[in-house]
Amino acid sequence: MAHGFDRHDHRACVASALSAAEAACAGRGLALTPLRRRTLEILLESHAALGAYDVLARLEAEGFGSKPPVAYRALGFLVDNGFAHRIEGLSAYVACARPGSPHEPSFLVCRGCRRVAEEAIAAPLAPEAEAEGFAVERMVVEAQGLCSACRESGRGAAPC
Amino acid sequence: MAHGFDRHDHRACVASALSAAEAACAGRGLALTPLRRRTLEILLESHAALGAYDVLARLEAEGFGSKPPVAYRALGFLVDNGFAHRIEGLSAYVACARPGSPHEPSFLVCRGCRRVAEEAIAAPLAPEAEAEGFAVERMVVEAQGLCSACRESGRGAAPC
DNA sequence: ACCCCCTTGTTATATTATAACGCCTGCGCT
DNA sequence: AGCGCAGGCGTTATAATATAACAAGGGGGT
Repeated sequence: MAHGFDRHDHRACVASALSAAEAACAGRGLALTPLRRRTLEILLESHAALGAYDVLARLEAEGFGSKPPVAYRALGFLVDNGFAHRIEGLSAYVACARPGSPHEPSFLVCRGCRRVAEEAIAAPLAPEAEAEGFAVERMVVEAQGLCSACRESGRGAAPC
Repeated sequence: MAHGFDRHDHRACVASALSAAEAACAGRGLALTPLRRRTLEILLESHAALGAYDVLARLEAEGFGSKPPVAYRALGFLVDNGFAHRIEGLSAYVACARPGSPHEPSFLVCRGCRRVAEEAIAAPLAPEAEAEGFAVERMVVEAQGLCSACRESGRGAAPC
């Protein structure tokens, strides 16, 4: 099980993600530029999903460009290369919790705090896809709900 | 297996979805107003996902209001009550293929023609969620790819 | 008659995302 | 050195998706 909602050594988390990204870029001839690296660091600060415009605001405050394409391109690079993932249910982005190892990610997504736990599960739907002659290119698996911290703190107002 | 990409009697498809919606509304005290009913009919015309603004354009052409909330509210009603589903990966909406029976839907979503096949699979992630104390409220399971018709017709340009 | 809830409509604005172009740099080539 | 090219970053402008907030009307209950 990947962490996300549990307490853990987050510094190690950040360090290993960054060094995995560096290694992957070096190995594949990709440029981990200051902008891209900083974007990844921003995502890595927490396990919460950030909107592209949240990331953009951070980048702008640090002297990078201020227009949407700056953030979208950096995020696109990270997502395309597996260093980050897009959470469709939130239209937001989160750092990859398993950098380096190729994987079909799936997520527990808290609607209270937007934190995300990344899990590795066997791909569902494969037999159905095959029966239909459908070529799967990407799986989106997101469980939306409330993490235990949010339920306890009343964030997201439990259903009556 | 639900249809979606295969040939089938679509007229029966539409009729059964509409009568299931009528029955569910009658049973639950919901109002299937002309706007809501027409919105469902528009979604039912094909198994392709439609954007809210596509639906809005159709509604407006038929004399309904022309502003986004008109479409978003009708779609919200249909989605809330299980008569339609939102496809997160497309930011679009599709009629439910299994109206009446409660289900956690999952989808094969073609990026060539936007058609959607709705499948019923066992919820993944349940054990992981439990281990984290995470309360799942909704599962999003979408396999994105190309249907056989699109692959054969070259739509979506096969990977080189 | 009156009230209340629900539905539909509006105006206005927020949020998310991409197209298209220019500049600069680093790199390979001659 | 000089040239050309590709990639990255920045811009302007606009597209696409979504919601907040308020007004008007209808229909049922008392």
